[in-house]
Amino acid sequence: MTDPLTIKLTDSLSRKKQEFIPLDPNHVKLYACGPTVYNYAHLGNGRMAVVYDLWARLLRHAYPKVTYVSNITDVEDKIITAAKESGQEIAVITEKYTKIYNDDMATLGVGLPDIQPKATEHIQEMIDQIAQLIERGHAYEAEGHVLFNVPSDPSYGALSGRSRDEQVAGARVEIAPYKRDAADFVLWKPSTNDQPGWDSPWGVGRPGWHIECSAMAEKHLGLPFDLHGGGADLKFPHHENEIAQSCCAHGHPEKVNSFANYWIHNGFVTVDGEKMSKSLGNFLLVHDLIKDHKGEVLRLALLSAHYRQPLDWSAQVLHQSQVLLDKLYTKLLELKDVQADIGEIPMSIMTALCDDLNTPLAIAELNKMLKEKEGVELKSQLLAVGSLIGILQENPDEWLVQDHSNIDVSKVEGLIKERAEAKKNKNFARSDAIRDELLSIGIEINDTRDGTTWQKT
RNA sequence: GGCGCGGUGGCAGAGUGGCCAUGCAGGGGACUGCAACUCCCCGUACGCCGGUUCGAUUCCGACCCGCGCCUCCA
Repeated sequence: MTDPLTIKLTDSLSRKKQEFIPLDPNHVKLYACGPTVYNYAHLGNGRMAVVYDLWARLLRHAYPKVTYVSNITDVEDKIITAAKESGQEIAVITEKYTKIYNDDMATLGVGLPDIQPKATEHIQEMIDQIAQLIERGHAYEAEGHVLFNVPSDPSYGALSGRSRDEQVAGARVEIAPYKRDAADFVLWKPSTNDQPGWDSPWGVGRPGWHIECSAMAEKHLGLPFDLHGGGADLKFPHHENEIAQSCCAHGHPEKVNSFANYWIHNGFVTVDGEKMSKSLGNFLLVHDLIKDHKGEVLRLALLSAHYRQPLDWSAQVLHQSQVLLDKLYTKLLELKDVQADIGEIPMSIMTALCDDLNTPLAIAELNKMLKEKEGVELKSQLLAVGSLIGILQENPDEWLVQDHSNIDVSKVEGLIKERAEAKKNKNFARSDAIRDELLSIGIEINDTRDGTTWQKT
């Protein structure tokens, strides 16, 4: 890598696309908020995982060392609810869904982050940070709770563009009486006997949601670090609060990038134009989708829109990804005997990815490349692109092989043989009838110079 | 109400001050006994109204429409 790559990204903090300049070019640090493990991961979780996995891959391509941290939230009130409803221990639930999450993401070609910290293993770090906030006058104890005092942070709202007053005006929930300010949020809350709890200077309790990411990012990456990512919905309040906690804990409330230098946010997945929700019954789980679709098809589909844009999931999106991957694997199969190592990423594709991870453009360039190049050059570049973006990792033979388990192969081949006879005798009426018959049982035939092949439609 | 995002050809989806996105679907052609596969070709898209400009889908302003967040959420 002689020529240093210039990566541009849209920074949510400055609201501008700008050049990424690492704090330390020898060690780039990325943090992305991971899932709360109380259920199967949905497509939105999948998109988040794929997007930041690709950011990590791109950064690794450009810099010698990258540490990518993405957490598992394993203490949260939804988990408590899930435990009560299912009668299972909390740890059983969180371990189960953590494993399923990682397995499902692996199917999407998502590598494990370099570090995957769990909230429950960082309670002490959270307590320490809360204590620091109290010490510096940014947090206070009230009725067993510890709250972050929003008015004590002059920079609060820098990320979301929301002032404290606006937040209060928009509040749709009742304001707890122990809050000094309506905008204050919980750092620590008391636990009853049937809720998970840890000893703390403020009694037995559990952390609020936002503090875990502040504590874990700092522990594993140090402050400040380069990039912090997550879903667009986390911008407020979660990320806003993370900034407040981390900057204030270290006495830099006015320096909003003293926590993370750049912020990146991915857009939502909608399904046929509607937001996924349980009530609409369009809540797509990765765990279900991988039963019917190959992981790479789902991954490519998730990358078919720019990561910051909303992505509308539909049969069409899947179809396009499937068709393209089939084409690519067919090409690789054709080039099976061509000796080629992983080559260079074509400039056009690299440029697209370096421009704020423009995957739709990169895919378009991939299509062009498929047309314009051939032989060793094509194969080596396909392998290079595939290994960077996380596709084409399967054996082409296996990818293209069909599942014939519920087909009467001998019958199909018998008919094809009969058709060949009919064709030889110029009995085209009979041969066409056979073709129609095969089609009616879902078999499509394909005459080639070397005979007739068939496949499921 | 506040904050933010977006409206591109049948669909998906980039991008740009003047020239090609790309893919899927569709149409035409080559090939084929006829098909399929493959290959080639094709469609004058940029929400609406003003403004700046020699020229705007692209810049500026107003308007209309859609979406997200403000409550747990990727």
